[in-house]
Amino acid sequence: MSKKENLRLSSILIRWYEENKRDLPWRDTVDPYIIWISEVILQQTRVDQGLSYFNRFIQRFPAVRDLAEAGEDDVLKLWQGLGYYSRARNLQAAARMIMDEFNGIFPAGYKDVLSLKGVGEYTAAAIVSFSYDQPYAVVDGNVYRVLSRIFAIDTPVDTSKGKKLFSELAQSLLDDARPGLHNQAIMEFGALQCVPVSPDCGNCSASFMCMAYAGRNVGAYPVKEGKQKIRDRYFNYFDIRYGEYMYLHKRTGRDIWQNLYELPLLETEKELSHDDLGGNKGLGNFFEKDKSLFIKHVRNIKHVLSHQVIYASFFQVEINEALTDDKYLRIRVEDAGQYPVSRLVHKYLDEL
DNA sequence: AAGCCGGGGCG
DNA sequence: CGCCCAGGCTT
Repeated sequence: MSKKENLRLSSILIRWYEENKRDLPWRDTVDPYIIWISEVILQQTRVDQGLSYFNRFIQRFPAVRDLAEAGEDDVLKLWQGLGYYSRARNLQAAARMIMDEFNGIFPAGYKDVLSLKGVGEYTAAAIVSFSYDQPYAVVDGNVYRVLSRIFAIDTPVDTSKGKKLFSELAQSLLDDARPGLHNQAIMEFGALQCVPVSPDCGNCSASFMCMAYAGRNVGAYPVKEGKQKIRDRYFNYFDIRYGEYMYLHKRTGRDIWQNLYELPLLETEKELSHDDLGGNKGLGNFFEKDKSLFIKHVRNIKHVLSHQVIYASFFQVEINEALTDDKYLRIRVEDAGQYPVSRLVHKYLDEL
């Protein structure tokens, strides 16, 4: 493709963008901090889902220093329900990097931005192109979809070969005179016009040059290779009540929901049978054997993640002397809402 | 290169 | 129920 042809595609996308773009708060600024927050929130997340989180986040942490100086629980609490919580933890780690290594000034060089924790090639390109109009092409899910269709590329996007191919293609198509606008345009075009399922190609200003449309197989793109395996897990949560108190536990280790809180948990290989509930396989993990306890099964919740299905059972247990194990945090029941928790635990707490 | 990390919306 | 989404980190 000639440079002239490349610019033709870019100008078509930009023209479409100027007529169809949504009015979004992070488009009113070139402040790299604001752009950064919005981009991280939007990783693997739809605008509709992330918008209210963005507004609350910026209100609570208007500048890098506010985020760097906050407690992690506060940051996670604001992130609660959005998923992929490493984004929130990395966001704060990066804010502290900016304070310590960049004198509190958001870096402007692509390499420096890329060095920030939680910032990969996509996000770095987005930040420097939107904030400083530097010529780095973004490659996200939208770009894969738009380019694979227009050029009918059947190289799987989820391979290193595909990533390389698409990032080189995207870079060659970039309008160096207005990279920020170009990047916004191609992503918005993917989000609104060149949508994943049943795009309205009859009403598309780029369909005349779309090779997938010409081949009548737009739905076949983008090609993806892998589908991930899904694991079943069985979580037994114990809502242990001691008067006006209940207990929480902070998740650590390399697993889901790192640094979020939850009820005391017993994970089992299979569904916990009624017979095993009181014994060593069940409550014996929390209390002395043969202790007589009042246990009530409250509810079951099936919680689906992208890579796991969690079958959760919730039990309430009344005790009359405090738990001694200090890995459990004793809190007032009424304060439970102050702690960052997963959607699953929130579903339970919310309906008490 | 492959696996892991959330949650919601859609047909 | 399966698929997708303004990806990045770890191994």
